[in-house]
Amino acid sequence: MRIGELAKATGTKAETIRYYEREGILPAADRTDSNYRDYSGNHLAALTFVRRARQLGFSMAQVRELLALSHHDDNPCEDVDRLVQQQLAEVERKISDLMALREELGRMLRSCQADKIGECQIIGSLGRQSVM
Amino acid sequence: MRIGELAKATGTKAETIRYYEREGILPAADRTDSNYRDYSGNHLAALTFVRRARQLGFSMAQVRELLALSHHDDNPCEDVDRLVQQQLAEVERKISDLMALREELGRMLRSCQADKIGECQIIGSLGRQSVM
DNA sequence: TATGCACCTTGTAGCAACTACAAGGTCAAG
DNA sequence: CTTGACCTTGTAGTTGCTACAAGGTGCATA
Repeated sequence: MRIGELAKATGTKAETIRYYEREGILPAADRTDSNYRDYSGNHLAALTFVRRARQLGFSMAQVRELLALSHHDDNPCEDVDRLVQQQLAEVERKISDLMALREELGRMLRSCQADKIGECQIIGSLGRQSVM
Repeated sequence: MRIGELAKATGTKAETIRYYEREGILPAADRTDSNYRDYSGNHLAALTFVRRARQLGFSMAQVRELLALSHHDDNPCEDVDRLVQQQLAEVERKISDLMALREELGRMLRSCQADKIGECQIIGSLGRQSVM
């Protein structure tokens, strides 16, 4: 399997796959006689894992941890649980930040009844006069 | 007013202020005899505006637009409205993405009853494609 | 056989929005 | 006179890719 095929199969750009290899997130592929990367089913599984974790918002560092954990079948799940819980908490924090933002942006839009910038409540609420 | 004071007054790092100046987001400050930046009330107002907009999630490019708009008192508010609405839409999109993520992470946590990685549903589910 | 085209290789640089040094200058207090 | 907090410039690092550039390979077609 060449890099383009793997890319298509996983919805990842070839450049990203090479990047993962450079970063040690994915193991290096075998090479053909002409030096093309040659991937196996294991690589496909590994890349799928990585992409899935990234989609779920895990950082590269967390993905590394998850990968390391996934290679030790006998270890307890606790560490995986902890990572997922951490990520969940992070996501919840972001959601509540964004909901506050949504509130505020909505309030700004409703507040401005003017039609000239000079009286615009939005511009006003951003901080009043500037020198530029 | 020196850069450190302005930094404290606005909750911005001095380095960030210098960065804004380099980027043309803030006008250059006057200089003292010893070449220190010397800020006025106008600079304070401008920086407050910028920080507020950034906190609301506007990109640097959008902040530039907002600043430009804010300097033309006679222009209609429409363009400002459009930017705020754009930003609101963006925030809403992010919220719904994150809520989907929260769902999925929650599902992962609930799904895993195992205590060994070997049977861990979380690790398992990372290796599978999902239809979010 | 030649040629075109899609694919592959490496290496380097760019994106956003800062942040973190390093190496040195300035200034007030003790 | 020294200490320490502050300031200056310039450069490089952060995250997770993405976009070239310059060249090699593989295969179908003229």
